[in-house]
Amino acid sequence: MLIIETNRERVTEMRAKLRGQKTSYHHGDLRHGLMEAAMTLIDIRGRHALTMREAARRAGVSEAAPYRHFANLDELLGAVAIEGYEMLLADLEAVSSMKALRETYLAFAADFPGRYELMFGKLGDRKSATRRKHLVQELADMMEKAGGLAPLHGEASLRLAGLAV
Amino acid sequence: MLIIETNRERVTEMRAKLRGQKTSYHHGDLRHGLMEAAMTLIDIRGRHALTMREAARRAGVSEAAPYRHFANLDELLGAVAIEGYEMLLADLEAVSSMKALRETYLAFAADFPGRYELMFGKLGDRKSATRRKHLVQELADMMEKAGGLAPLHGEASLRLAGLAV
DNA sequence: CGTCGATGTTAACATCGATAACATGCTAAT
DNA sequence: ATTAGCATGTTATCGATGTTAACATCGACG
Repeated sequence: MLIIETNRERVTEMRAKLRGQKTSYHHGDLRHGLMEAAMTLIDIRGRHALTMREAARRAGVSEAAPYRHFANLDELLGAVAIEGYEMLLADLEAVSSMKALRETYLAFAADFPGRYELMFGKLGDRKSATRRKHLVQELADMMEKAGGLAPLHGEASLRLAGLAV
Repeated sequence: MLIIETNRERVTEMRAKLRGQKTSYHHGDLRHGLMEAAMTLIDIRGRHALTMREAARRAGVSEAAPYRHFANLDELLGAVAIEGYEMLLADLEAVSSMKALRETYLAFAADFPGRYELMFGKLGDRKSATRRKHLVQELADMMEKAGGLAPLHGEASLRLAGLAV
């Protein structure tokens, strides 16, 4: 009995060591871990590359663990989208001229295409919807002096789709 | 032997009858059948609702049959996107005033959100890429006198995402 | 009439989202 | 300090999907 318990512990340790992770049963801050993994995947390999299971693997937990923090994939996507708006708003707050606003906006879309696509695509997650609309409103207000959000978004969107003319 | 053959035929007939399909082994024009099924799915239940298997079921063939006509799902999506551009261009050719152009464009996006999303989203299919760019160029030319494609696309895109301000 | 290529079918594999049942360990009341 | 309970992880499982391979059928062309 004791021996079995001990072996179980050692197996856990070994497996954790092989993955270069810490040895504790609990992750510590899995929600953040998952979001970082999700953002990395989206930024590097695109939105379609984000799967719940891959995010879990990258965070070093079992493939079902994420469901303790996000009800489903849509909710994770929603959280990443929110994070994206905050990043973009922060970028924009650092500049002021109309030209700089436009350039910063387009640069964000070009640098984080997957995230941008996510932010402005249809999103299943109802939980983040109101927060999202609020952030977009902030964005629209900020871009008022740069010709408005819609034209700029159209430009960014066409570029990302490889359809800019 | 003969009996077995005969039974096999009768089973095929019965199953076909149950599905209200014709009895022939070959479909006739599966490529079109698949595209119609795909468009229906995309228009009614959104882009994510289109799966190769569901399109096959709706076309009344086995779930692997589509691969005789489309190398993969991306290629089917690409074909639907092309069809969408042609529809939109046809709509736009029927009007001429700047106001009507804008309204027709936005109405198309509102009426066929899934298809619109598909047309202007990132598409994996390389085969349709050049054709696609060409059609978008036509579109852009046509919208030149209505303020340009990008602003209008931005507006349509934000509306579809439920983010219009 | 026979064969060959286009088109369908069945069966299989790997992966995914999601859930249920079970395990572990932090925390707070005693 | 002990321990009960809740938050968080794990394993096992289900049904669906994309895709491929191997086999079947049919129509067109010699």
